[in-house]
Amino acid sequence: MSEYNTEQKRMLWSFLCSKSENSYTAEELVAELNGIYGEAAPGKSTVYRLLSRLVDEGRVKRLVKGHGRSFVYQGVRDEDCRCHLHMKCMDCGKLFHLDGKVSDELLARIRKNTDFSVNEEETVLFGKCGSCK
Amino acid sequence: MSEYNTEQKRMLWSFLCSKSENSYTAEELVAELNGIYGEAAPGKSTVYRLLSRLVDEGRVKRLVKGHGRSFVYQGVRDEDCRCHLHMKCMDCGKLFHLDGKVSDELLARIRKNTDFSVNEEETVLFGKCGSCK
DNA sequence: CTAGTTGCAAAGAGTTTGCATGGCG
DNA sequence: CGCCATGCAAACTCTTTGCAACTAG
Repeated sequence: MSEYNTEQKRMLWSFLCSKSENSYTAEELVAELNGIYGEAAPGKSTVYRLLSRLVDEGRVKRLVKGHGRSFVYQGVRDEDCRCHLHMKCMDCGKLFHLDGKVSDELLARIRKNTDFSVNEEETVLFGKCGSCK
Repeated sequence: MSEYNTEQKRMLWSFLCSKSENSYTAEELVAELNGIYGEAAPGKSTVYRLLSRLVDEGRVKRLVKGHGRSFVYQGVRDEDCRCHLHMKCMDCGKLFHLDGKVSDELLARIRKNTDFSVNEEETVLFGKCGSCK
């Protein structure tokens, strides 16, 4: 029932943590880990399996890549990140954090004007970041 | 260069318009059209081709299905819909329109507090609607 | 006529799964 | 030891493409 603490799990999580400002496809993660750990790196299916678990646990964000049919994954190191909105630049792909206070205000505004309750974890605002404009 | 006005195009668009409060997978659209028009209904690849065009033109929204690997498509009848935010209920799947004024205010708020500019067309807020709570 | 459009079936990309082997606790 | 995790390759799903036949203008 309880999970094992495998080498592969540690490798993936430590990579995602160390690069938490970037997002990667599953393939890219396999390649990156291979570059670092060589033989010992987790295989493709293991990466997919670990990723879905991390996504379920909220420790990784799974975002649609471009307008496309695949996903990119991004580590969410910080506990706090799970309760404020994020913005993803459609040009450079970076994920930005919306300040907690602003985020709260926006959500409050929506709550006040509709009967819809927005899920911060699932929602990502798309657009263009300052340096890409 | 200019587009032809084919029967298949009309069938698909008229269906999406008449059901603009619901979203459908490509397969579902094929099946629905088949139910209505039988033999004359567009085939799968045509539906995909027409959909991508409609999405590009902004007349249809392409949304990720659930947490999943496929898409659902939803007609956007109204011109106005292209310049305000939408909210999708993760339970019933319905798409809701955020009032234009509230939408503008939210976007203004973000603009004021960050250097990120949100794209209304691409962004969908996920959460739970009033009747699903 | 002739360029845009269609349908079919085959190819493709990305992800998931079955099963035997290996490793954590 | 027992159960969970891994790796491989095969299976799958959804979407895209090539190509010959077809149709709108």
